[in-house]
Amino acid sequence: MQTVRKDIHNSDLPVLCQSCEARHQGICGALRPEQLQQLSKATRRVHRGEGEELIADAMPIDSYANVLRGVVKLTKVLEDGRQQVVGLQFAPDLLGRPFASESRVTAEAASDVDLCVIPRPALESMLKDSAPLEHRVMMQALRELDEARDWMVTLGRKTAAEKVASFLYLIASHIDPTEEGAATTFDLPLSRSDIGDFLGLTIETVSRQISKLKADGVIEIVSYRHVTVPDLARLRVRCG
Amino acid sequence: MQTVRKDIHNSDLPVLCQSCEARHQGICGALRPEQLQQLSKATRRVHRGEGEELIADAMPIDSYANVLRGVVKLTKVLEDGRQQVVGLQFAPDLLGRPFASESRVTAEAASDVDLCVIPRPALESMLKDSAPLEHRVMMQALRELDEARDWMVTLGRKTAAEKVASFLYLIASHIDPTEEGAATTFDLPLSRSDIGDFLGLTIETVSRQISKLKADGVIEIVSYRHVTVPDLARLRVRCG
DNA sequence: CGGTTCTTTGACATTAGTCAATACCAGTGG
DNA sequence: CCACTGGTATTGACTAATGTCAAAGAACCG
Repeated sequence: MQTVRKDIHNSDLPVLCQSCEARHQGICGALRPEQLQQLSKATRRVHRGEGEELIADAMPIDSYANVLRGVVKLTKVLEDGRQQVVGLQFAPDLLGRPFASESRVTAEAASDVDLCVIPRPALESMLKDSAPLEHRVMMQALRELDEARDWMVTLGRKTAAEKVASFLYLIASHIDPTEEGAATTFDLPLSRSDIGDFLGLTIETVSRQISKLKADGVIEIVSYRHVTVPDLARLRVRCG
Repeated sequence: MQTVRKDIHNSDLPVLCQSCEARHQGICGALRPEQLQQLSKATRRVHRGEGEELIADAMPIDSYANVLRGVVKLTKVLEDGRQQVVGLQFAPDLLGRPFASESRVTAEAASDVDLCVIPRPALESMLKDSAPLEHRVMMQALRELDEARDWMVTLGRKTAAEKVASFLYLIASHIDPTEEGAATTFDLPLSRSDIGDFLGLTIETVSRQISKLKADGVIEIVSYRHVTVPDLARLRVRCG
């Protein structure tokens, strides 16, 4: 099947899908050209600015979306307003909880994002017909579960210093998946406040730990949002 | 399909499966009788005592298992020995990470457990043939993901008192899913040390918070492992 | 019973949070 | 181009929460 797909000429594919990342590593990679054609009739690309809410907690889900560019943060809040970021999604992740009547998280654009919005009935009917598609969705769910459990260790057992190092390492390896030891430079997709909500820390503690990493030469702060890591391995050992 | 299954006489089913919880709410409920017959040829029931390791972290997975009775805890450890419980599994959950070459957690019997062990090839070949089975596995993965994210809020943003109340509430609602407000009594499946590892707290802090809940009349400690909750709603409000 | 393990409790140390002041950067309009 | 302004981030002083170490008390198991 893989070879069949490879041999198909791009012109069989919807124009918008031809250069789309979701078609390769995302869920659309599980679809045959005619299925993609069909699905693409229902989808539309949209842009959302930083801070825009994409999915509200406890609201009916009326659409899913492929993340094409940017970072989406998933958060939960306690009644008194305490907030926790429970996940980050990057291209080409599928956004939206499959097979649930309502969302259990709030999804918000952490940076400017491009999405390919898929109406709920369109995706769900295709899921019923396509076992490979459902398989990809499951593989993403399992990967997210692995990531959530990794993060539980960070939240439950690491010190503030280790938490901040772990966060920077996570972002660095997502943005720029080069080999260990190499220098990397990147923009943080989250404000200090979001980082705190991700790590279960206050903004002040995050700031202090970043300053400490800077003082120790592990990172360089080009500007608030722009960081350089001269040696990823040195950051790695700070992760606990 | 559901009605078809209901009409089948129990004698069509493997003897061991007839009274098995996994056949109803667990993954086996997705199988037709002849599939269940076939699968049951490869499975075997085993008992494991409290504290026994069921799956080792970073080891090849050679089998899956349905939890039939008891509680399994999933843990991860940092190099220096700090430990975090990242999940609990109850009957009729499927134990084992599907589609991964190695486990990413350690699974250990938190109490005495009964398992129905399924060799890896047996389950994976059946997963390939049965979309309904894969669907059930996905639904479990999604549920575990929801639970993991709920727990991230507890780990990241709740106080020690709220964490302990949340843990007791979690156990109470799993063991005895009666309505709110009712009295419940149950055995804790975890030691204080495990509870600490689940909540990201030390054993002493767990103990102090339990003592405090007892002093406030929210819970009664019959013995170390045996707890009575006179009013679940009063416990609920302590969860933050 | 008597030993072993687990749990509780207390005194103290450490970490992270809170509150408050200052510094920084980014955008706006003079 | 520069000064102003609002939001964001950093830093400092102090407080509160949780962890650490140590000892005593309960439960469990022959």
